[in-house]
Amino acid sequence: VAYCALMPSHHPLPFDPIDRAAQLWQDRIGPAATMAAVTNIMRVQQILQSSVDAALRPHGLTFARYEALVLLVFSRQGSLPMNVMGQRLQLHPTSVTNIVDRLQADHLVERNSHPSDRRTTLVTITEAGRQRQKMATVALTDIDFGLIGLDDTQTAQLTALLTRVRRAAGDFTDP
Amino acid sequence: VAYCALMPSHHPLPFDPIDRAAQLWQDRIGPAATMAAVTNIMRVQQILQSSVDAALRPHGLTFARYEALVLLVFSRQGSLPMNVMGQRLQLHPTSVTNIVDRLQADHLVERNSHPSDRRTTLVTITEAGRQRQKMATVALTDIDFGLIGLDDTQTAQLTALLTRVRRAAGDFTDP
DNA sequence: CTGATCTCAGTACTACTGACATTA
DNA sequence: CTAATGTCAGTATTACTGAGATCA
Repeated sequence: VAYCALMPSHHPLPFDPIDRAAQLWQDRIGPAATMAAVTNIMRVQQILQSSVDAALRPHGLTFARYEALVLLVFSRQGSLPMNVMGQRLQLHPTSVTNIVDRLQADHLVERNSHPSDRRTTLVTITEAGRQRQKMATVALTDIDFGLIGLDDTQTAQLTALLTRVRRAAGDFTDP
Repeated sequence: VAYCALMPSHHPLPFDPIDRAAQLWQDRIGPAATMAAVTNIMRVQQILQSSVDAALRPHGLTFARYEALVLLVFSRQGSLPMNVMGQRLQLHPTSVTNIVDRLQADHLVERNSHPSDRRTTLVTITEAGRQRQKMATVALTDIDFGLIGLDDTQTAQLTALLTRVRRAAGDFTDP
């Protein structure tokens, strides 16, 4: 039932709709390579999001909330300021507020005051939050995060190509 | 101003947050290659969606509605049943209803009755819809669909890798 | 009767804008 | 005073569930 979106047993088309659209695009409009790549990213993201969210749903998490928990687990003190979380997770400030609200309602994180800067709010993961993150990580690794069909080399190639795009887009500044 | 999300001049981190998370993951949890690839797809999709939507906003379209218009333009009669649109665009039936509602409100498509099957609704693109699609396509090709940093070979590699994932996920069945 | 097609009501989640209070 | 931080209210978009009407 969780595979509903992952494996569309409904009506799996006997051809690749993206490839067909690219061919028509090439014939009628022009070079279609970029459009094909972008459409592929959009569709694969949708597939992964469905798989990941389905695996996390029994644990009461979404992928966005899961990423927030992982970030906190990886931090030294188990706590980070709201704005730092927004920078790392590339989230809008109001989205950070929203996600932390939901995690806090589930007692997975707490809001604490910053010792020196009274503007900032420190988000601290609770013991329950650490447990939940562990359980969710097992669920995700069990399904390989929904990413199937690639061997280790291909997975690394995919990461390298996408990292190149993010660097060009100014997602981060590296050496 | 449209580059707000594309070029986060706010606080571009001096390191790659995804790569750093992958290193910590490798140290504390285990193999991180798959997680890094999935996180990259999620983030790149977010970047592309922002760029594409910003380019389409002046034309009153979202990427989802734009894809629907392109699909209709490519069809022989300029019209398709709702369910076929859902299959091709991988959309939930209610999402098709939603998107067609908005396109119809803008007079870009019309709803017609099917000649032989009175259950199905035919969606037909209007002349205004064809014009709008042309304008939007120019806007999107001008920004290369937001995809930057890759040469032709790398773009093709990316498409090939993602197509492999979609095939494995049952997105389509090939010969 | 079974199943396909489409619609509607309502929910959930996230992104975003604009405004605001607090504080460095 | 200027800028940073976080919150709130409200809007937009899409995905989804569940129910229902119509029709092959």
